[in-house]
Amino acid sequence: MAVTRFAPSPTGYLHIGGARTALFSYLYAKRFGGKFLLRIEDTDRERSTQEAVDAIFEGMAWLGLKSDFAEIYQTQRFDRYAEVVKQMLAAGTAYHCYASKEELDQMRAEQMARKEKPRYDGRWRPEEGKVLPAPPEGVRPVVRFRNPLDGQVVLKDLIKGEIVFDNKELDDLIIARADGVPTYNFCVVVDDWDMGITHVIRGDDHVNNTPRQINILKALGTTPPEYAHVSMILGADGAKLSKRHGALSVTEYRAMGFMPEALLNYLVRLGWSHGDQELFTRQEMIEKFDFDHVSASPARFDMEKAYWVNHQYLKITDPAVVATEFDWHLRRIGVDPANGPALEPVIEQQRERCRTLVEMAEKSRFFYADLDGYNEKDAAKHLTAEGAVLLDELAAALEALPEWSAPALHVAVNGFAAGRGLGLGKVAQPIRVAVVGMAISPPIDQTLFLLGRDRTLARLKAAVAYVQNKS
RNA sequence: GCUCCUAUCGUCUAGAGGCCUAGGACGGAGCCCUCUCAAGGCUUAAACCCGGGUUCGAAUCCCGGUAGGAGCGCCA
Repeated sequence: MAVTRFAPSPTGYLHIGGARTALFSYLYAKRFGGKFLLRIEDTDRERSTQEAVDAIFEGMAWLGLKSDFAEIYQTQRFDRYAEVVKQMLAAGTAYHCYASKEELDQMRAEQMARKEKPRYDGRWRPEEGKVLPAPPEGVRPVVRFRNPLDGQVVLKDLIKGEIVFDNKELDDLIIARADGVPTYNFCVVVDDWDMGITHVIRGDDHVNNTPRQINILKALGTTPPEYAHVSMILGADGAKLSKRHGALSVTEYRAMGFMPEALLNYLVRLGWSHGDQELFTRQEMIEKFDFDHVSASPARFDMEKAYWVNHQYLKITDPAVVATEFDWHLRRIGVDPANGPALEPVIEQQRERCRTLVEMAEKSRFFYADLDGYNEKDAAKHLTAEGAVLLDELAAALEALPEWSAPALHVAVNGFAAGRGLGLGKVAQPIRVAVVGMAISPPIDQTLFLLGRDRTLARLKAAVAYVQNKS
């Protein structure tokens, strides 16, 4: 039984690296029939916002990464943290420190000047036979963890392997601020302990925190969980992901036209592999995910590959499922999905030529809204005098069609071209420009069928008029 | 500065000492197919960071460089 958690701090949107960490946590829990929970680390009241909380929920919901429990907020657990601090103080595994911020800043500056690693020097740490200074008047102390002085902490990381830290390198970190608010490293430990987290899966920027957390857990008399530190995701240029690279928040990927499952698939393959397999259903991800095949090195986000994966999903996903997102995108560009053909058949026709839903929405706009003029180049090439003659005759032929179906249109248009000794392209291209506005669309029979008789005929006639007016 | 991490085609990766003449995928190039755009099919270029060991044998193990990254808060 595995219990994992995703524990973001609500200081911004759900970014792509966080989403991958959440995914790995989710998959690992599900793989062993365990539980996955979402915990909001909002102890920093200054920087935490409700908007960020909402953005995280929105991103998680869109990706379908559901928590098995109600979300937990650290700010609601202050009583519990205070209780544990009290216990530790009583047990002597924590102590009060009266050093001021200025004092500490100065200490660190001096250490840096001496080219030492800046760390707390233990001036208020009680030791056998040591005489502590008298607590200064009116100063509220912080609480520090009494980290062991000697020995080592051995972290057996599921991804990075064994990492050994000397306790000498670790200082006595603050677990409760002067105002009594507990700090991150402490809350995490208490929470993971209380919630029975068996596997802590998080970004590798936390590796250096881990030995301290393990020491606290040991001081509390409990066994530390397993740890898996996931490397970060880099931008295409190898630098840290930033606004410059375009996409950070999961929501932005939705806006770019990604299917949630596709983004998940791209993300799971970024740093993890299962032989040569590229595409995984969610069920396969759950069944196959393991830390043995998670790479310890950082990976770059490759937009091209992400688009490819998305395209594969558009092609294989049930159109009814795609329709939900497609609908969202059409509305987003001001197109009313009700004012035209059903979405599913349009998706079936468009999906092999669209890598994103944005592209699909734009290329399908003509089905639902009036033409906004013709593409200049395409019109110049295909809406010529000869083209107009063809379109005029064709309109008459189509008007007489007893049945408006793709096969009937296929026979009609092909027959029309053959009857004039023309290749299909000679006829299809002018039709395209006339009804689509440009020379790109699904096969002409399907295009006309989906567009419908009335719109088709009206647009063919409008194109003829356009040519006549031009001359 | 100190501690820790990382290193295979441009990118994501396979690789657990001989199966490696280093495989797959994206992207690139070329060809085929074709009513447009695509999709599809075939072909192709492209990598083990460097130097030492260990071993009969190293992309794989060890050490040292180099290069990237993370951390060193009364932030998370």
